[in-house]
Amino acid sequence: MSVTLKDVAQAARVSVSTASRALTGTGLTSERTQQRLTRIARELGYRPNPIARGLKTGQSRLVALLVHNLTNASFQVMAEVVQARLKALNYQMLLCIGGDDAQAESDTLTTLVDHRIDGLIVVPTGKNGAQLKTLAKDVPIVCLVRRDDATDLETVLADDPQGAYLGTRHLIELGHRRVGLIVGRQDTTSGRERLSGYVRALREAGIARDDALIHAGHYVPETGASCARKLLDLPRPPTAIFVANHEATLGVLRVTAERNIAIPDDLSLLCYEDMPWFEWHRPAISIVDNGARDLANLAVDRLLHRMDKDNGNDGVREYRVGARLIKRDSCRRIDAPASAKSGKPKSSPSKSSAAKSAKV
Amino acid sequence: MSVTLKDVAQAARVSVSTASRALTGTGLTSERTQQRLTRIARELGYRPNPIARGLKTGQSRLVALLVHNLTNASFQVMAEVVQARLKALNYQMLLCIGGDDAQAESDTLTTLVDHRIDGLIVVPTGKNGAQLKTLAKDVPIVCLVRRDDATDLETVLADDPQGAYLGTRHLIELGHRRVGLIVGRQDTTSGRERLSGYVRALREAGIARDDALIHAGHYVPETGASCARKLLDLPRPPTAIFVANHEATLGVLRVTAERNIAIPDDLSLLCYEDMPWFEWHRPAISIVDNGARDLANLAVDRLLHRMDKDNGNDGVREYRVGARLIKRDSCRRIDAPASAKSGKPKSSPSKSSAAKSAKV
DNA sequence: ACGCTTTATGCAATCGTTTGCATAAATGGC
DNA sequence: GCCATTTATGCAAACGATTGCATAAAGCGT
Repeated sequence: MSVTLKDVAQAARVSVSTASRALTGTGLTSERTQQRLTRIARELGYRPNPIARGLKTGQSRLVALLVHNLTNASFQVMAEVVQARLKALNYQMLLCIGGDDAQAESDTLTTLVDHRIDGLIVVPTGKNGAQLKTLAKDVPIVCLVRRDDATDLETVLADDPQGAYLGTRHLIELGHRRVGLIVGRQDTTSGRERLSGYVRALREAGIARDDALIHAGHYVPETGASCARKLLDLPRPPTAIFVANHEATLGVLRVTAERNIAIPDDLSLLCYEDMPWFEWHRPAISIVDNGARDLANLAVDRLLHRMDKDNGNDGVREYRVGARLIKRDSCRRIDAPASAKSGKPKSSPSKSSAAKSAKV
Repeated sequence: MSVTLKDVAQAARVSVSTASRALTGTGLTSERTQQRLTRIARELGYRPNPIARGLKTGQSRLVALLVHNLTNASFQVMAEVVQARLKALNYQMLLCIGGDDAQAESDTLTTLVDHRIDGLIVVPTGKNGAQLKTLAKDVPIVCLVRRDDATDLETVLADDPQGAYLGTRHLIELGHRRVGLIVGRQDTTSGRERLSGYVRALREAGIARDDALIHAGHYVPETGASCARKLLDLPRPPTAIFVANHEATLGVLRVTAERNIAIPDDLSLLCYEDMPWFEWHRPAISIVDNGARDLANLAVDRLLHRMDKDNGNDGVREYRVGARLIKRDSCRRIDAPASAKSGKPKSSPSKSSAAKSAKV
């Protein structure tokens, strides 16, 4: 059907081997035939068959990225970054969605290795350590965002302790002394690490830790809502909430809306990980950015490094990508009595009493 | 490195061919050897090499999905659906991101075909019709969401005329007679079709079309914001806005927030295509659902159909997936003077004066 | 027990590349 | 101009499966 190397060779009246060598640039070929062959190949529209090549070379030009889902904004940008980087290097990305499910992950992993992928970037569930360890012998693997403690795989992590610290410190610097924390389950690394960063910032500021202000839960909006209620129902509710559980943000926002709590006037809100709409929300939501882009890029770097020259132990097992604070409009200073500085009137509904004159 | 068919054959003291036949179930093999072989293969941990198989059979067990990006919520769910469906059939999904760019799309297409993908679902940019047409000879292709007019490819489309009609009619039924429309560029099919649905609903209701109420623009939040401003600055602004340009929603919401316009009290808002946070937003945003799930599923169905028995012309060239209205809280009836029915007091900021008692 | 049909196996070619080894051509030193 | 090198080419064997064809083994009727 399509043009094969044999066709090119015939057209050029040379053997298939010379054709191969000329076109791949491998080994000994005269300058002249090389150019001639390239020309002919182009004229004939020859495109090498990666499958045949793969059979021989054991490579597939396929790199897989295994993430939990695509609803998570971080995974989206990671997927986009990885895809873009790989494409530039003439690799194809196999995007797999594991749904944070051990079985699914396991199945996917075997299929991927069957397909002789050249490399794998995986957000591990942490439940297939043994398998990952075995596979790592056959194919370069880099873990992303989560560590699988059962393995000693190279891992690219967000700096959650630092991120949480940064965020909490920011709120403290704004004068908040009662900072609520809504954080992920404590059986996940990120959950634990973010809590630790929060605690450290508190300690540094000489603020006593108040467990009533700390709520951990699953990565779903419902959790955010229920935690927010608990926090707001406290006899002395927090003046700021740090939502360090990404998916929970929606729930928190709903509760504040329901209760007519103005942000940042009545409550400062700081979230973790960016979402496209955070910037467009009113007020624009301040966040701690976990650096999804950087994470993905670094993961690709590391993977390529390993793939390139089969580099084994480089020594480094773990990379941390710095988090950074992005200040927008959802946190305010509170040494003043409240609703003094940025006091939007919040008048009763009327069509055009704009607080800021429209300008974007 | 890994167990090959030869190994299995040797272990079983049969030839490679019998091993092959026994394991694939093709052709003539005695019940007994078949079982024996399967057992031995399992014991040895044999996994067929898709590359080698592909070389012979011309198949790769790879199906590609080419979309514009992953930030679009519809594409996300489509990707998830396609991946899930394919995985169940033991195919791997190659997810490619074309960025709505003609060159990128073209490059990706060639690489994909090089890789001998078994099928392709593509959201075409519409600028590579010729190429698509050629490729379609080699591999089954189904277009998704957009049509490429230069081809006669089987295409699965959302029913945009109907969706827009449904949405507009809903608003009209609620008593709105001035319905603003923010719609996509008129050089896209969806842009044109949504406008037509809107117009039809208006006409049916005997409402004169007012072009001042219709704004078309690019698929970005900025467009939404500027269009919203134009609409709201009208001497007689609309009482409802239908944002039929998916990405524009964010911009519209920002403007209403800036201007302190209460939804749905001051303005009804209806959007197109769902976003995960629409449900959680206060008020929850009513939408016209384009049926991304159904679209993806149908596309997979059609693709599998074609792949299965190399079915060529089935006659049908175009499938339309019905849109449906999902009523939430962002649209209200307006025969009453306004702010009579669901009147949240919108009091000046205070911590716990909830309009509704917290309950989710 | 003999031929005839059916069924099960093996042989070897094939898919489109790459690559080690042998050979042919070119180069260069004298 | 001849021999030793270097350089360019071709042959053929891989890679790991599938598959047409030939053959061996079995089943069966008489």
